[in-house]
Amino acid sequence: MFIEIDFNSEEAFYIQLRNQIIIGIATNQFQEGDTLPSVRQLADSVGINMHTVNKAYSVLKQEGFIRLDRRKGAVIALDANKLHAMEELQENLRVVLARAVCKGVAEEEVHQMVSEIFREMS
Amino acid sequence: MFIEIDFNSEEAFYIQLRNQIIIGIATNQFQEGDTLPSVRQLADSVGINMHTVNKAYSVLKQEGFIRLDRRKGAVIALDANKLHAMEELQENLRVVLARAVCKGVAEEEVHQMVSEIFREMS
DNA sequence: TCTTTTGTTATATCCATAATATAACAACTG
DNA sequence: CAGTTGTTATATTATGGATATAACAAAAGA
Repeated sequence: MFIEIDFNSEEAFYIQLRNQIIIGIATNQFQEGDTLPSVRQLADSVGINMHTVNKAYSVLKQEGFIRLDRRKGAVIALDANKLHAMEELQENLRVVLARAVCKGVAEEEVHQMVSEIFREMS
Repeated sequence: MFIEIDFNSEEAFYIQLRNQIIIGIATNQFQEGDTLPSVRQLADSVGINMHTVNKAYSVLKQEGFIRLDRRKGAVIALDANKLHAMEELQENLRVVLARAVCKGVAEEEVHQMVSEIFREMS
């Protein structure tokens, strides 16, 4: 899987890493039990500091996407708290969809886009 | 329309204001041509600084949701750049849906939630 | 065993951003 | 004229993002 940093983005580096890894899990490029690169290794390969990668991993652990093993490192391990995920999804969608609606995006267009994204991820 | 600040939220005050106003527009609580409270007035009523409200308004203008009129103040005025809105929507959905998918949320559940949010907003 | 790599923790610094506090000015309102 | 408006400027404080070293215990490989 290719992970890279957009140094011109306004998004924090550790957020970019987190999002890319989450998308990697959703697209099955990372699977349950797979190990992520070591913090030093990933930091080196994308050109940022070790602690920034460490922060991304810490957030991913705190949010229930990986497990930090003393011997194996960062291991993909989902604690699927679906109730919590649904609440988070709803709050996120409320803002994201409101923005789109204001700009004239229709409901059918959103449904189509959702379907397309699921197609990409399956 | 009720605007309020969650002082315990991790979200920046000006982002909270921005999102609530956008949701207000999407739900027709604010309509094209309506004026928002003056920066001093809104700052006073929600208990934050004038400049924080000013920043929220500046962002809303920059993102094409309001127009800043010398005499009327902040006026709801949408420049509906739909192409841009669709691109932004897609990028946002990619991350938001990936998070949900990892936690076991199914495509139908997303479609249902989208429909429900559109029902709330119409 | 020795060496290397690993995760982890602890400081420290630098910079940008968020939020606040005054202040001032031009323009509009009553 | 007095009050309110948007706007701009400056300054301060606090927080968060990113980096730089450094150190240590545990695991892995030779």
